[in-house]
Amino acid sequence: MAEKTQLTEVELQTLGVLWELGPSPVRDIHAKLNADKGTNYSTTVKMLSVMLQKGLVTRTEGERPHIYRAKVSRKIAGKRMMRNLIDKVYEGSTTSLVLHAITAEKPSPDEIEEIRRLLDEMEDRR
Amino acid sequence: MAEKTQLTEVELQTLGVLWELGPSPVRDIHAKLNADKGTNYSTTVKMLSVMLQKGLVTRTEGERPHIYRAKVSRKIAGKRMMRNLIDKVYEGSTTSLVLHAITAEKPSPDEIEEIRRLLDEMEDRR
DNA sequence: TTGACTTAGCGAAGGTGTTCGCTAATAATT
DNA sequence: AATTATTAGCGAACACCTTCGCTAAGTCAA
Repeated sequence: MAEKTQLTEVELQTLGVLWELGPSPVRDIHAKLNADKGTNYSTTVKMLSVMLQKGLVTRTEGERPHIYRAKVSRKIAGKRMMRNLIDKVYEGSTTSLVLHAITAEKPSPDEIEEIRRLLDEMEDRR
Repeated sequence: MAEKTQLTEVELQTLGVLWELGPSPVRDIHAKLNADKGTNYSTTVKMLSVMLQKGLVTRTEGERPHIYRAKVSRKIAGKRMMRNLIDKVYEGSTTSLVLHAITAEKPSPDEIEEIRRLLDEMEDRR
């Protein structure tokens, strides 16, 4: 099967809409994209068809206003992009990225607590 | 001044070499790029000139074998890419990214310790 | 200085992503 | 059924990234 490469800008935006709205007809997807960046309806349709062809989305074939669904989940997309980021700039070190993330965008006490909790869990699970 | 947009694939690779080697002449940069992906010397020179023009790198003008330097640091590049990732897939939540990173690539006990330490520091600094 | 080698630069070509005008097909309305 | 509105699709154009052949400029050695 075709190995997925990196998502392009517009593909990511489109998936973002789908993640947010859930399965939707072009009309809705376009409404959001258009509001965000003045995209033409034709463009949205075209992008969707390209993405369909690439296997990034699926759609209902029977009914008329086709309903599109993201085939790549937020989680998977995140995982891939994160992997790429870690490899390309953090020299393969996840910890390095985590430290940087925490330093750069200071989390609130609650969030710190949440991270600690997860850290504990990880440790227990050994 | 020109706002920097996203780095392209080759730009990132090239910066990666510069980050690793430090200021270098085309010869060295090319050696690495060529080893990694069989790039032609002309291509390397061209890319560098494009990047120079974009302000991604600088170079010594006097001496003959020009010496190129990354103008975008690893840190800055990481910060930008991370911001982008957080916005595009983690709905703006840094914590969300951190949790995901920790879950996906299990850190070693040492690394967990390191993260804890930083968390403590952050908390103290209030 | 001449010839061989290294370093730099230009322009064009090829690839991919993105956009959109225009037409066709389907559905809704009268 | 005829008219109007909505939905889908195609092909071409444009933009940007990446590559490289070819030429020029500069350096080194005999």
